[in-house]
Amino acid sequence: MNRQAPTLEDVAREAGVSRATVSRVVNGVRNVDPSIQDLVRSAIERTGYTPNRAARTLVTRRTGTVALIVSGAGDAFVGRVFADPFFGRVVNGAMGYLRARAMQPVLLFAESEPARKQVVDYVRQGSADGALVVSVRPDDPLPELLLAAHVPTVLFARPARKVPVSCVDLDHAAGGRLAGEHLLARGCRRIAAISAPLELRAGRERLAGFRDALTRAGHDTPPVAEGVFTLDSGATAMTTLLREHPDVDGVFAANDLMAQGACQVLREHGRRIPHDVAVVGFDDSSIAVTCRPPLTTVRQPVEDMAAAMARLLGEQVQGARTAEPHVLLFEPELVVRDSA
Amino acid sequence: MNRQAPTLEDVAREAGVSRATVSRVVNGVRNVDPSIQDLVRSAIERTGYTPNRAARTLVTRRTGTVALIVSGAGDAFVGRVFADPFFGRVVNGAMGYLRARAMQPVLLFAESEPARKQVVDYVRQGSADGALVVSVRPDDPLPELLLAAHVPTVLFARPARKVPVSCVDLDHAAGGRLAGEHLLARGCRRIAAISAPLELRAGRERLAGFRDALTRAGHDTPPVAEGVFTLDSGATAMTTLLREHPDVDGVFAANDLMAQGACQVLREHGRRIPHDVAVVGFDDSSIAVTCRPPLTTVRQPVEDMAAAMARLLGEQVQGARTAEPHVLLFEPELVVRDSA
DNA sequence: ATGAAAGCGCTAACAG
DNA sequence: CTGTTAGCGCTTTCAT
Repeated sequence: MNRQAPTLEDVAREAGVSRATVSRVVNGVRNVDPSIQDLVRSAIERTGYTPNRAARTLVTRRTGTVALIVSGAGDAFVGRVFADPFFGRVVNGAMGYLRARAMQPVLLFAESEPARKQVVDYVRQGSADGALVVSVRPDDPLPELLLAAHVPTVLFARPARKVPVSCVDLDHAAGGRLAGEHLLARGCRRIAAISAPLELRAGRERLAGFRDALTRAGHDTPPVAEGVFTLDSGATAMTTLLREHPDVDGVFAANDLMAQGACQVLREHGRRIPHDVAVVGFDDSSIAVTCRPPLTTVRQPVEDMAAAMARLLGEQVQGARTAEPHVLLFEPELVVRDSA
Repeated sequence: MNRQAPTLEDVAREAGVSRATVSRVVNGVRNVDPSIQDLVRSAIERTGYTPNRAARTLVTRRTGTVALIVSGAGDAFVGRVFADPFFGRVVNGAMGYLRARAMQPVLLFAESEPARKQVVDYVRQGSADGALVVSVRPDDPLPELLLAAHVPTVLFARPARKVPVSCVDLDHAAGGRLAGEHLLARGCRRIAAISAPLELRAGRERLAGFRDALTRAGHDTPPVAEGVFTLDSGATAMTTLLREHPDVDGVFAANDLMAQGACQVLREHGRRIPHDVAVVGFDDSSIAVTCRPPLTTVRQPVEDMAAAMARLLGEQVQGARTAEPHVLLFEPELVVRDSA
């Protein structure tokens, strides 16, 4: 900020009232004479007054902003985030809820050790009232750091270690089962999987559910190649799978981006989708629609989940300190398009 | 923030010194006896002290955070941002510079009218020291709002209206020329373009440069279909082009995402790339690499440009109020891969 | 219904 | 080199 901005004091002088009265008008407190309200309002207009956030925060201990932290690591982590529509849905879902309540969502990236430190400092020094975190690492220390700093926090997905913190999550096993059952119902018999990282609970559970569907139907455990949620890793996994099982006729990929990578490789190897090989993705992100062919996929209601996160956080910020952590579990749903 | 956090006062008492001394140690000011420094540091350790941002900001008039605002509008704007790696590069480039200087970058979205209002309030009330804005609308009112509020601001791309503000930009015409010349050199003779929105200066200039290359070589003005930077719009534009000019043998798309959409449509129409139709994209984002085939494209040094933005902003925040606006122009570069 | 006054936690002169 | 003292701009009792 720049040139000496007008303060409450200036407005008060201009309107011929006290600071307290101006403050009441600004904050919409009742018990102010309507005529004086007008007086003050026009004085605010004339002076171009804007409340100073720091001053207000200092006394109210509220900032009105919520940090939305995307946490992970590795090369080009930020690049990966901006290549997977999944994160856009999280941001959108959370923003919708927060905006309606006049809370400002700010997006932060904890993509490296120093970055994480800066981010933790940011919220811990009171620049945000709380944190919504979506982490793509199994061993992410961020939630515990936040908790230790007494920052109200809600997670997307249950953490690997048991931590007393609220979170929203999906019934991943049910999702994997949906995918497996659909491929079987289509008549696929030589089915493989491109899994998410198995150190991730979501990765393990999606795969477990998928396997469960197959074995329950009397099939062997399927071959699995592990990916890391990126298009590239999906392509690589599919290449491996194809080499070792050229006769594969059905593939379940643990997210849409990897499914797209798989589709690219399959086509390059002359396989028609879904005729020769059926492909099922996971997420139902915008990629599922733009992929060629459009993906049959397991829908994860990400926007709803993110909005729920924001709601949980709001309650935690306002409510009693002793609020029990909540875990909200959402149900996946199969969306059938062309790929399977 | 939560339970009564320890203050400077607490630390001072614990260490048996004055508040001022503790403040000096915390802020790394010299002129403090080493033994006392240790005393203070261990007191900080013991109490778990963290400086209160609001209090500090109130007196220093600095927040140590910079807003990175992505501005635009329309359905699913946030979704679009998270589907085009371009934005990830901007974020990455800016973050690199800021992090190294202990400034916290926070990402904000101005995706609707109310959102823009909230975002402007946020910076204007002093929650950030300045704003870096990347806008995808020709008529975006954000820059002017920010300027009117005396918020130090730097833009990605020159604004449509003439506004006295610093910005970084690309020589788009040179980029278009590069694309045109490459297609010609490959031997393409029936060349078309998928342009960016022509209300955007970047859209007009890329196209103008491209046309220039063709006409200079004695070719007619090429057919053009306009897109809006999305994969879908690229696919639609290609469909139109193919219908009206089935014999097209070269295509220039004004960004990689639209080039990818074009490739999908071309393949579905049985065209081999680059054999039947050569395709040149723009940006050199990660999509250029993951696209099938990998895209020949005009590289825009986005990370460097974003870092330069951050630098310009830094200078503006620190330096004299009267600093002249700077315009930094970057040069594009052709990157040849498989698509052309 | 309005005003006076006391801080919120911190930095920055200014003394010593 | 260290301590004292003013505020930064705002909200919020507490009187009136």
